[in-house]
Amino acid sequence: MKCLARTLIICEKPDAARRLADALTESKPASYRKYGLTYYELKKENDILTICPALGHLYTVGSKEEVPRRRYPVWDYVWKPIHEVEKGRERQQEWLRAIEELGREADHFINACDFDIEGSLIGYMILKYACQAEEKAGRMKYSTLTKTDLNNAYLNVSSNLDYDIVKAGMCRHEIDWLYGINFSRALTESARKHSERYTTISTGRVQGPTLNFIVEREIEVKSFKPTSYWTIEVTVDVDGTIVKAQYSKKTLETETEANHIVENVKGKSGKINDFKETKMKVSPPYPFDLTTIQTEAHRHFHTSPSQTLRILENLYLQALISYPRTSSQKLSPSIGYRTIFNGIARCPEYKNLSSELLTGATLKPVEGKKFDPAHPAIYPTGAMSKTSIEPRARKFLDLIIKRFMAVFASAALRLNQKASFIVNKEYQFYINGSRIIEQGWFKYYHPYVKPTETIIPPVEIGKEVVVKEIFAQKHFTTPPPRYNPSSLIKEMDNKEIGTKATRAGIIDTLYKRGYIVDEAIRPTLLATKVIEVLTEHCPRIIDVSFTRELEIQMNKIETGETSHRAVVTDAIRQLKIIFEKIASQEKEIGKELSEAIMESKTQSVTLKTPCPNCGASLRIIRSKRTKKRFIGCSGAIKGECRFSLPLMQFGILKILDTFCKKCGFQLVSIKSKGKRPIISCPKCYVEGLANRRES
DNA sequence: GCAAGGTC
Repeated sequence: MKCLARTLIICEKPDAARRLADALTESKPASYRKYGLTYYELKKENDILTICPALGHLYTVGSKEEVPRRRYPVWDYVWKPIHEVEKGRERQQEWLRAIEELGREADHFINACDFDIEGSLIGYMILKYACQAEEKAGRMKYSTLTKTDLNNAYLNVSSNLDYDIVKAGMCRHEIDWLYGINFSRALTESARKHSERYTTISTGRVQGPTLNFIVEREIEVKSFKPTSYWTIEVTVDVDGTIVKAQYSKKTLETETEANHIVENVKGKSGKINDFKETKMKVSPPYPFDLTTIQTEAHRHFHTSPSQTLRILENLYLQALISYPRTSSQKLSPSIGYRTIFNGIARCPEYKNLSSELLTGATLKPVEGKKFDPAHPAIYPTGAMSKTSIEPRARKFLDLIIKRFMAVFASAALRLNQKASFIVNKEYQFYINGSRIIEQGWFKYYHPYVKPTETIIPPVEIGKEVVVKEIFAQKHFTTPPPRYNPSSLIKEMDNKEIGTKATRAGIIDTLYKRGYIVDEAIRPTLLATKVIEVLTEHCPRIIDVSFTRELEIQMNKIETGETSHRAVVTDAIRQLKIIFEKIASQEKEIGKELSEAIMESKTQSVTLKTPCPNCGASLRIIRSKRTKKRFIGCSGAIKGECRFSLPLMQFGILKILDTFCKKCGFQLVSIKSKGKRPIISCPKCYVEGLANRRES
């Protein structure tokens, strides 16, 4: 009997392993479990294939020697199993144990992780260290998890691993580690030595520039000088219908100029001297990549990017949507458009719309430019939920299904109308109308698109229009808006820093570090100081060009123009110079930073409204005796004032930047888990209690 | 108690 060869195929994640196993056999592949890992076995020609998932990275960069976390700078690192470096990685430890055992049985090996740099690296590390079989391994490349693609990929496995890509990936990890760990430790330790209190002050290739966006925006907002301008607001009578009209100059610099126009136009009339109608095609939106759905969900559901990612992951695990961590705006016919539409149609609320699209001649989606080598855009699988979906996830699924339908729909058609008339010989005005003449995709994407219409009465050249009401309106220019988590993630996407899967988490980190506050994001004093220190010592780490340069170096590693070693050695050389200077200025840096931490902490508990009793500042205080929190007067320390106000004891308390309309006292908000924040006035609350007692 | 990257 001929002995069958065994091949171990490593995938990036459980879902990919299952799909690959399904694709490579006509029957259902046998599945087994080992230490919590599910793998598959099937016979293919003269091979037994063992298909086994990783769980993302199972190896990472760690300190070479067991040095205290406080020590810096550190230059010596080594690739280790991730559970040896990070806490809470017991699952990865078990998986590695399982893969090691499976590797012992195998003769051949294939890296079938996602077709991108990280995928090449994840598979390589496992094959090299867990299986000790890097030279016996090949690389399988596929860009969709469909049967055809996966089978083709299996037939075209390369005979070697893609070492150049692996080296580029290792380089990225190592550079990030060297910069991130060393600067974070330098900032943290210098402040700790000064204040003798520990606060994590971190930075890195992505955190740095992201925080800098916020600090720079705040400078723009603070230094903004509003200037005034005027507009002409005018309504006219057309055949008895009153409509708005626009003056040919949208904004006027002076009040004199605006008043002059009003005076010369008031009570007069004009004749339509031009009328144009233009049809405008409004194309459907692109399929969802992660960033786009994160901003779209924020717009419609007010969910933060990280909440959105969490909800999408759940939908994905329930097999209701495709893989959400994608930056692609493209779909592929191989996902089976018709099957998906048939699936969607089983749900009554989508039945009619879905059927309409199915009766069309061809199913061709509109697509965007962004492409992801590993995954297509986010789409609904058309599967029905086996368990009940929570209402919020249900809304997300609705958004994804409707978006999916919309991208296959026809363009909408808008009719824009523009009539012009001149009053008092020289003042030109326009009447603008707009109507939807073909709904197209609007119908499918309702209520996530709300097309507006401006209906105007029929006009023709020569018709008289009478000015009814006209006045000059004063306005002020406004500063650029502060970022919110949604617009910030979009900015990171535009500048191409971080990845689709990490951006939301990095913004969460900036909040956690006490660098940024509020939904309309403002930097704290600490953030400003961190940016100051980094600007002086390493402007590179807060600049997006660091990522660009790193990408160039990585490309050069892939093409063989430079080596992984050369790039890392050069980085260490540069860092050594920087850290010598930092060491000599550690005291000053520590003083600045720890003072900023103190300031931020006091700021967060000090009210802007002074004590109504003595005029000293009011603070949120926690009683040492009762452990309860309340608003107390700072005069209490000297025994001068005993003014106090009670506060709710549970939930996250925040001092708001708004004030009570009734009494002018500063408002506070209490946010309990899973609930909307309650905004209240501490002073009116007490007075309300007093009133109730009286009555 | 540190990065950024992948994944549950």
